This record gives sequence, C-alpha cells and structure tokens, in this order.
Amino acid sequence: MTHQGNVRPAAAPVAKQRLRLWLKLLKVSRSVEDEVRRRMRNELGTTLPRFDVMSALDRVPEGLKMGEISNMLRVSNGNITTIVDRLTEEGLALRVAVEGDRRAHRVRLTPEGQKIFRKQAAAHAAWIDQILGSLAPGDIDGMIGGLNHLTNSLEEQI
Amino acid sequence: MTHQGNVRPAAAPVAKQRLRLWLKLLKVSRSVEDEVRRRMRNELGTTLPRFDVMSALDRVPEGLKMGEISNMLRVSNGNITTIVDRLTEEGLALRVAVEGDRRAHRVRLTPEGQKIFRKQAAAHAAWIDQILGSLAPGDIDGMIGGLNHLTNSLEEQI
DNA sequence: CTTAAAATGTTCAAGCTTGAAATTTATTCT
DNA sequence: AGAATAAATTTCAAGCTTGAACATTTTAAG
Repeated sequence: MTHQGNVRPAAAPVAKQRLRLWLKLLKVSRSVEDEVRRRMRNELGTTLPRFDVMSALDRVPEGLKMGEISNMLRVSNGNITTIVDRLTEEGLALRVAVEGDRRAHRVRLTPEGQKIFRKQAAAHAAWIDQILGSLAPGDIDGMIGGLNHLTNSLEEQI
Repeated sequence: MTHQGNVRPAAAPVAKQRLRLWLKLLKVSRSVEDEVRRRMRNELGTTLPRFDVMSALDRVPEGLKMGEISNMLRVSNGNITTIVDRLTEEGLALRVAVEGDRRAHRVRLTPEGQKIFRKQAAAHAAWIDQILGSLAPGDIDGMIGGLNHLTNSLEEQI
C-alpha cells in the first residue's frame, strides 16, 4: 500500500538524489583508487591489477583456475591471461596442470610470490587506514549499510 | 544503535573496518561503472571517457582548455588529447584558438555534439536511477554524508 | 562410437590510461 | 634584447581492459 501523504513537497526528486550519490561515489572511489595506484607503482613497483590477482590467489593456497580468477575479479578472461603470464615470468606465480582436465590449469602463488604479497598487503592496509582516516566508526557503519543494500540488489539485477 | 556493552571486545579494529569499507566501496562502484560502461557501448555506441569529456564540455558553453578538462576529470593530459581528437573527427567537438595564446585552444561541443550529449545524458540518468533503485532516501543521505567527509579529507590530504 | 554442443583458455585489435620526453609558445630575469 | 624558465599540449611506450574470434578439450546426444 504505497499511499502518499496528502502534501507532496514537489515531484519527488529521488532520481536526482540517486544520480548525485552515484557521481559522488564514483568521484571518491576514483580518487582513492588513483592514490592507491600511484603508491603501488611508486612504493611497491607493482600495479593494482597485479595486486588484485595476487590477493585472490593468496586466499586459496591450492590455487585457482583462470576462469575462477576472472569471475572473482569481475574481469575478462583475456585480461587475466596476460597478468598471470607476467607473474609467472617473474616467478611469483605458477600454473599447475589440473588432473583430468587438460584445458585448465590451476594458478598458485610461489613461496616467493606469497612473501612479496604479504608485504604488499600490509602496506596496502596501512594506506587505506590512512587515506580513510577521517571516517569515524559511525560513518563507516552507515556507509557499509547502504553499500550492502546496493550490493544485494545489484547481484539480483545484473 | 549498535551499542557495545562495557566490555571492549578487542583492540579497536577501526583500521579493519576502514579496509572492509574500502573494499566494498570499490566493488560496488566497479559493478555500477561496468554496467554503465556496457550500456554506453551497447545502447549508445559510445564510451564512458567520451561521455565524461562531453559532460564537462556541456557545462561550459564557451569551451574548456585541454588542461581544464584534464583537471576537472582528474585524468592525464595526453589522455584528453586523444579523446578530443576523436570527438573532433566525428564532428561532435571542435577546437577554437584562444586569443593571445597560441599554445592553447578552447574545446567546445558542436551543436550536433550538444544534441547527442543531451540524449545520452538523459539515458544515463535513467540507468542510474534504475541501477540504484533499491536505495531509499535514508540510505542516500547517510551515504552522501560519509562520502562528503571523505571528499573533504581527501582534498586536504592528496 | 560419432557428432554436436559446451567449457576453458589464449590471441588479437582497438581503445583507455599513465608518466615521461619532446614541442611550441609565453613569461621572467639580467 | 637574449637567455633561462615556465606553461600548454602532443607524442610515445607500456600496461590494462574488453569483446570477439579461435583453438583445444570435455561432455552430452543420438
């Protein structure tokens, strides 16, 4: 029963609000992402995409198939191919054959890759804490709430 | 209000919360951005960067210098060059000489470019309203508040 | 078993993005 | 004025990203 009250201030500009929110959200997340990207390059000599891939791999010691990585990261298949190629060349990751399926390989971090990733992850966490330092727990909870709503409806929608 | 009892569970993990928030923020904004990108391509035959540039130009009828565009969009100079080149080739934008400074040009939308942009902007606004449709005014206000805090501190910091 | 369909990856062309180097034009200093 | 410095862009190499086309292997159907 969506029943309007008797006084309507104006044709509800919820749509406008949503657009404003989105523009703001995009701006903030681009700013932070740019800053992180810059530090990845300058302080760690790596890139965000590589870090993302290594992060996915680090969570699953037995390794991930290419398709699993690209699903997790919401990124195209071909994309992952080149990133993993490079990580492999540098000895940070390796592909192991999947028993019973000659199409697929499982990608894993090498011990060296793990060691390096751990360091990078610590640096990354510290940056984020610093960059988002102005946010109080109250802000955080509020935003996480809204973001969760969004995430849920996006998963249904898209 | 989630109010902790008198016992503090552990050394305040605000940093962890901030990291969680950032990962969520990044995920949501990438999802929405990807969806918008997809529709830009499939439904409008354009790209987000082009749309962004046209959007900046549309707001300033007298035109913008290259550097002004790249500042507004927080994007490198070289980047804008190629995008404007393409818009120009297609007759959607044009460069007019700046009186008294032969280094710079002012980029403007052509009437054709304006017409096309207006249509695209309307479609874009509708998408956002639909994609963010699950957000109630309460969510929106909360998030905008948090984002404003962040924006402010980012501007000082970075 | 043989063939068609599905799944898993890789390759490729095109566009985006960046930072650094190069270019051209303005401005400032002696 | 002449030289050095600064400003506005463009060019360039390298990496990221995507979707489409392709190749290989697996699974399902007949």
